[in-house]
Amino acid sequence: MEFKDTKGIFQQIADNICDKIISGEYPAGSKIPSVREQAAAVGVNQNTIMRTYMELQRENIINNQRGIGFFVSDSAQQQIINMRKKEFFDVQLPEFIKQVKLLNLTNEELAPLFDLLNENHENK
Amino acid sequence: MEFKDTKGIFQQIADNICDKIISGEYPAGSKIPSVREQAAAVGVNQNTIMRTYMELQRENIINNQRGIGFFVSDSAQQQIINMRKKEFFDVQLPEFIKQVKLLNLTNEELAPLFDLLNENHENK
DNA sequence: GATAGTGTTATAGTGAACTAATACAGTGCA
DNA sequence: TGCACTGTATTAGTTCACTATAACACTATC
Repeated sequence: MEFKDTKGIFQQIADNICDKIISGEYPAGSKIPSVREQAAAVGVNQNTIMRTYMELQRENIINNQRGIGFFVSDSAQQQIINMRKKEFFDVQLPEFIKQVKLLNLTNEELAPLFDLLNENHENK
Repeated sequence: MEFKDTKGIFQQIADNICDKIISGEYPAGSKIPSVREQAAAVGVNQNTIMRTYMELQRENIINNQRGIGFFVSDSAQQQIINMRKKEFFDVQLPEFIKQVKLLNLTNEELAPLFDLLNENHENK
């Protein structure tokens, strides 16, 4: 797995796992890879995975049983979507709007955005 | 000056200086604060400021004269705007679109965005 | 009970970013 | 020339994220 240097590695791994939970690759109640397995898979240290899992556990996205493994919580999907929505409205959207204003972008330049929104409109 | 931990300190200081250049606080040709002055002002080490200034120099935003100081380049404003536009279209816009799709947001939730775009439309 | 999987914890080490302190060198001006 | 301001460079130290390695404890299965 490749990492950006804008975020901690453990955080990027957490995001990656959350993606898989949302997509259905890791359904609610299923067991996720063990600490050792995951560490080998993404090529980092066990302690780093442990930190990732601890964090996800703190957020009620996974839960664990000592000696058995970590499991996806029932509320995981909803939990992740809520967190990401909060992040989106608190941070990303304001930041995005600020940038559009600051850069004084034309509607022509923002065409991809219009396309997205129109598409959105048609489907709802 | 307060720093987030999502970016290097030197980078955040550079962004801050760029903001001042864009806003006109530091006009083209003017002298920006000396390394020592700036270090004291934002409360970091001289070496960190030096790194910031070196980076800005590499990007042709400022230029220096040994023993005299660092000065804002003639092309600085345009340079900064170009860099930020590139960043916006290469990273921020795609990321934003991805998030809107992923979170399956309704048009109601995206109201602030519509407002912005309509406003944009009226003025151009 | 033995074994092989799991989580859990601890210690030491590395690398990078930033700090602290200091010294050296160029420029301008009295 | 001397002084006060600049940039420039060096060395040592701190902190933090991550690594390397190892040991210990729990659970399931045979």
